[in-house]
Amino acid sequence: MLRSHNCGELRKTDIKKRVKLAGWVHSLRSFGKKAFIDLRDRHGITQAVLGEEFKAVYSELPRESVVLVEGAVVKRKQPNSAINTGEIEVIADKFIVLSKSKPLPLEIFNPDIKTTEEKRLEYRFLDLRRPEMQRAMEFRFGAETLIRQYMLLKDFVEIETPFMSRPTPEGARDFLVPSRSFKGKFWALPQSPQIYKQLLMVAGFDKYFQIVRCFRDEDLRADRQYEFTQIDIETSFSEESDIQELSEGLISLLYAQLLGIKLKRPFKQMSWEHAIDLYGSDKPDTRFGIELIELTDELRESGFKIIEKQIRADGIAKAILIPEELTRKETKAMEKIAKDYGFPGVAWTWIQKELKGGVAEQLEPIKTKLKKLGKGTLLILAGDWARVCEALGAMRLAAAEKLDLRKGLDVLWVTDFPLFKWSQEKQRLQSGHHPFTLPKPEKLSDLFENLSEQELLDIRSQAFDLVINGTEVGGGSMRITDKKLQERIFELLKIDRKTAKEKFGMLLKAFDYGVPPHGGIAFGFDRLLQVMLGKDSIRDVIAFPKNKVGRALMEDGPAKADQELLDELGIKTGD
RNA sequence: GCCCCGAUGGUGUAGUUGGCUAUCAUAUGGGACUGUCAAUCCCAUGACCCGGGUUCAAAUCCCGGUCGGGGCGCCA
Repeated sequence: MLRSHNCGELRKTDIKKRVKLAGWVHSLRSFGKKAFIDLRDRHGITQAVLGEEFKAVYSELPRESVVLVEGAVVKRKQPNSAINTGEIEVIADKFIVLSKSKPLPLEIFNPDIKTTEEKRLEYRFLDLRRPEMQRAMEFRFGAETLIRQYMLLKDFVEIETPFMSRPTPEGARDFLVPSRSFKGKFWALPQSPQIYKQLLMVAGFDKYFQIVRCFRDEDLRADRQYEFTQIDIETSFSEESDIQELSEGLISLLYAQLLGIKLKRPFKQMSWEHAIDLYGSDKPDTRFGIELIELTDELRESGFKIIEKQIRADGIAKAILIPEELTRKETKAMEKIAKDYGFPGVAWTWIQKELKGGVAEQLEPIKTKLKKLGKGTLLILAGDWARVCEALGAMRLAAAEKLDLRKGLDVLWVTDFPLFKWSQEKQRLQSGHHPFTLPKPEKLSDLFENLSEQELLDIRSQAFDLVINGTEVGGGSMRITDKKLQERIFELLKIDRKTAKEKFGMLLKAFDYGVPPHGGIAFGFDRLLQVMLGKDSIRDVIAFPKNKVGRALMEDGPAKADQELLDELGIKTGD
């Protein structure tokens, strides 16, 4: 080895030892006849002292150069309590520069200068030198290790599934890989190993898991990347509660071991309907109140014409009470949210000793009731239940952000998701979770009846999400194993027999040969880490992420391919 | 596809009721210094995203574009 120790491990007990250290020049303080170097690696910083004999070398040594130091460990005259190795230093008798650094294109260690993410991603290999990023990567590896240990203990098998598979009709847009051998045909990178893991259940691997990369060609967000890592789990002969219990054990272990936080078990549970009704979101941030207030009955005949009209049209009226008097500007921001959700505006008033401002006059008939709610700014919307809830939910989050209420830790299950949702774009039903999700047992037989669209939308499924601090970190469900039911679901989703057979044929075929009842869950690993570490962006827990628009700034991807390869693949690019 | 915000030396910023010869920190180059530790001190180099418009005058106002960030749609 070129080094005998790393830069974070020498202590008082090592004094008088002869050591070899290697690392980056973190900082160099030169005094004409002597110089101090903070030698850095992933493990820490050790001070090396260079005498005048090295002046020619250190006087033109750029920071972040890689050097080798050999010498004796001595006690420091003045210890530095800020670093672990602060009681000792190494007096160099050998000093070799292995690689000189150019001036850095960005500041990576100056705490006063917060470089833009654009620059950080462009020079990610330098950004990753920052202790914060190194800790994040170590944290990630620690989590992976714990997951594997836990799953081993629970008698699971990790099995790798293909990255090259068939394009899928439902769900996210696939990343396609053209096939050279079979021109005109394509592989797709998996959006998730869903089908494979169900096939593994048929194969008898009753407890499967995988820490696996998934790919979805959809627009990116602060918490979404093209490729992301999933903790994928599937179990046979299990029920919803079994999967939840297993998951709670796993998540609790991660919090305990990595953060020293003991989570209260069992986790809270809340039905989807309740979550929407009370928080206006299927991933409610329950760390603070500002719950949605039902006002339909109060406003039905209150004389508030616009709202009455909405209620008569089968709508509802709800409100949130923000415990502060919003300024004109802040109210405008709330109105903007309402408008984004298709409302003409938002009815607001201040509740003080009396109602004041905004629509105070129209609310006069129910002011006694309103005053019982407390003080603050009341924002009312009326219309379609889901839309009202969602818009108020968005305002609730905006208000909480402003009032700095989004802190702390809260974990909960959101259960009983709808089996279907309506796709405005496709003008047909879509799966709430995915097409293999088992409906609640009490509604099973109804599915074969001639149900109205609304009745279908009211059917609930055995699907559930894990939500931490208002972020969806995982989703699971029990799966359909009955061929007739599965075919009926395809029918309702307007996936015709031929397509179903083509795309999911292997799954349906497999179900003919003895399929155990099964279900599973998948956690968004990156997102879980993001939440655990309190990062603003998923990119901060991924070594080499794409940026917001899906570009790789460091290697300048995506890029054009060689014409020769394109020709071989039979692809015309049109430019 | 849509909405919002932003772009000033290598990096991060100040400057937007138009008057700049553009602020500060840090980095970089040169110099001083044998106990510093985000070393200090002195000197120097270095910038208004691109195109068009308004104006006596544009970093500042207007229009278009590029790039970046946040969100909606999308993400079974």
